[in-house]
Amino acid sequence: MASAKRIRIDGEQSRDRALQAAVRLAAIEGLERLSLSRLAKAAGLSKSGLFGLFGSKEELQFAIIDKAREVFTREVVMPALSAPEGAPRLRALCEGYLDHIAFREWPSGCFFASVAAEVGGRPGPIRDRVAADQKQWASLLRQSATRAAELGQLRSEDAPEQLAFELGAMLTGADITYLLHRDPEILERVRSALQARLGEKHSSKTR
Amino acid sequence: MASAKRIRIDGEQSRDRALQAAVRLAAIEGLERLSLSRLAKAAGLSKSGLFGLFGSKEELQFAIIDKAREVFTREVVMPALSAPEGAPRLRALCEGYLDHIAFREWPSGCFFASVAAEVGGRPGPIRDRVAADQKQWASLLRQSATRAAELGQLRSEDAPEQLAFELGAMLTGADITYLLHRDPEILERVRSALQARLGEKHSSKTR
DNA sequence: AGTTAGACAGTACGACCGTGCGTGCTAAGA
DNA sequence: TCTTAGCACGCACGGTCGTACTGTCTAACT
Repeated sequence: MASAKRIRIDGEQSRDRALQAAVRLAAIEGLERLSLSRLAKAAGLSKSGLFGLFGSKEELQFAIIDKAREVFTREVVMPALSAPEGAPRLRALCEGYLDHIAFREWPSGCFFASVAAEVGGRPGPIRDRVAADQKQWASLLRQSATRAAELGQLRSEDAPEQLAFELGAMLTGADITYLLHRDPEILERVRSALQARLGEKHSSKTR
Repeated sequence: MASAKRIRIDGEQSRDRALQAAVRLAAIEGLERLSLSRLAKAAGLSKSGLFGLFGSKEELQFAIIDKAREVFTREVVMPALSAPEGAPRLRALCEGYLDHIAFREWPSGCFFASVAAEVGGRPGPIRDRVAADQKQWASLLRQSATRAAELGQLRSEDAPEQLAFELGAMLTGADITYLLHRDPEILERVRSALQARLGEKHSSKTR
């Protein structure tokens, strides 16, 4: 009864390969603008074969969001967790985000910022999912800031929740603006802001 | 030779009425996702009649951007110009932006932020136009901040260009986030930041 | 080893897309 | 007043969209 569905490894591989391409395509074209035919071509599948792997376009979109979340966690969140908690970790999260959007193989910035702008005006289950993920990211920033405050690492005039909000909004805004202008000065200005708010960057041997 | 084109006032009216609806629709659906048939229905025109007014979809998109720019100038920029130059004007610009995105009749936040996220990943003439408009807005913020610095109205540790960038990015980021969550706390946090950076708000009798 | 169900391609469908054409209508310039 | 040209329409086109159906193949389980 509980045997949800039989799965075949070749299908799982195709699914993953398709999602890999889908996240890239969706970040450029948008979640809804992405078409099955184009994605099928990019993933080396037939349109109907691809469709069968997901069942419907909406399920494909959910899977894309999950995959994007997985990528974001791996590339931004996880590396920052090795930094000491408090200000260094908050800083590492922000720096990781900047590295993420500046990464040349990732041509349209932060997936979630783009998709948030796309579906923000249209209520529905997809927007809810994106909103929940965004909330979690904001919460991560807030927790780090709060810990930093407990450790006495913040400037006296900065309330941790306010600081976390300002940094988060600045990152999103910088992502959109960088998408438009591709001007490295934008990233530098964010780093200056981090410097002013969080102090000296701890040096990392691995870079 | 120079007689570009004869224009009829009824055509001009239809054009303007269509653009009014188009800016709203495009802010929700996106510039490219917007379809002629839906817009025609919203504007009370036939699809072919609407098409004839603009010549092509791309020309319609340019016209929409121009119209959105006109609306933004009227609703955000112009009111702020009546504030004294320097910090009060910079503040008025930011407050005007916040009022703009919180306006309930305007259901998807700042048109330019949405469209920037939409077309940012796809180079082309439309993206260039949007980028130029965004640059002008950023420049306006920067000029106001610079003037504020000359008048000695900024905190000593704030360089005017850096301050202008941070406020601009924060506004854009707040717009996207507010779009997603519709949480008034977001707007309040931006106002707190303005308070901290630009000091007391000058009271306005008209409100 | 035989059975079963997912993987995948091929094809077809109805809907909607942007665009072009032909045609009355009417406001503007002569 | 007569002419002209933009306005606005209905209609039809080729293309693309998401989805459904069918059949073949093969990996996974009994």
